[in-house]
Amino acid sequence: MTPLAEPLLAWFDRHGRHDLPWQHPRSAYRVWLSEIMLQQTRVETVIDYFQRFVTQLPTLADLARADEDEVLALWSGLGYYRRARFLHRAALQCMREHDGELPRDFDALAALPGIGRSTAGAILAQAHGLRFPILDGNVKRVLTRLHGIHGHPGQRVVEKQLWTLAEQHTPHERLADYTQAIMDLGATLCTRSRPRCDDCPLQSRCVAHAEDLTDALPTPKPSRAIPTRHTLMLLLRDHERRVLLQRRGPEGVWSGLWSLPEAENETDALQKAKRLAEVDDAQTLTAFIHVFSHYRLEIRPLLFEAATAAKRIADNDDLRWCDPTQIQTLGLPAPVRKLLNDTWESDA
DNA sequence: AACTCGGGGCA
DNA sequence: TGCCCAGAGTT
Repeated sequence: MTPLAEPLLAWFDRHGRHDLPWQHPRSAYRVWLSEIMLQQTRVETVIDYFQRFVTQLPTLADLARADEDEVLALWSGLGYYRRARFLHRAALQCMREHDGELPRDFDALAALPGIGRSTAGAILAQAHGLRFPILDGNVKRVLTRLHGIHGHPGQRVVEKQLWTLAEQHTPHERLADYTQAIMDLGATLCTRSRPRCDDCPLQSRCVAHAEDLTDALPTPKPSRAIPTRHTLMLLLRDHERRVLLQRRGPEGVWSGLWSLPEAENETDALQKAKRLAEVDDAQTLTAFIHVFSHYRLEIRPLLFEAATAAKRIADNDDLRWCDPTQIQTLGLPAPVRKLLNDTWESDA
């Protein structure tokens, strides 16, 4: 018995889940089916689907005989339908290559479609009491907190470390119960938000609890690359070095702030500029990127010199010719303010 | 070893 | 809408 397994199993005997449908009877077929259904899917969602499935197809041979359509119908609403096709194909493969049974050999089991390292371990431990570790979302959460491991568990180095720890904690007895116990701990106490540390049998050993890191661990998945949008900003300047500012609408980013008129492309830009002032062609300034929380904005400024001081349109609530002093008193987006400051500096 | 796939459920 | 959930397969 490992130092982790002892208190964990004692807790499991009193507070673990002992009435899940795939635990009675805990046959290899039923454990396999439950493990596949539980990939990326919550227990509460799976229970009804599991009952219906095993009622309809009670054995591996029944599954293998069924049409793929029938299997998919039983899966309907559960999502991630590739799992159902893998399940069916694996059953056929077991009939052909493994005498109609799920293999007890780890490599043969993990070679079946839809069964990876963790699922193979879960099946062998729960159905046959063999000593193999598992590493699902629950175990990752428990172990990152218990050992205070930073970094997203999806990262290779982190995951490798977690597998090593999972293997070290796995006891040599009561494998089925231990495997269920560590998942139950993650599912009922060591939850992502508001973990019930006061009831946890591992609290005294837990790094995250001692260092108040339970909210920070496991490290969340890094938000994926944000998209880049593009815009042209019209910098219209008259002979007195004033710049035309436009108030932004009530919707979207920078709502209500004073900014520069914008355009989607060169044609659009020239058209808009000519409506606003007497201009000729534009001078392209250096493009730059402004980063928001949810996207990057590439800003390409176009400088238009007004041919005369004459204005096509008068100042109003939403358009205003401003000199550098006035601009300091208005609310401008940071990148626009910087653009204007840089432009004046380089010209001065 | 990094990337893609995948759908329901919930904040 | 973004993120999480008893991960696996592909390149």
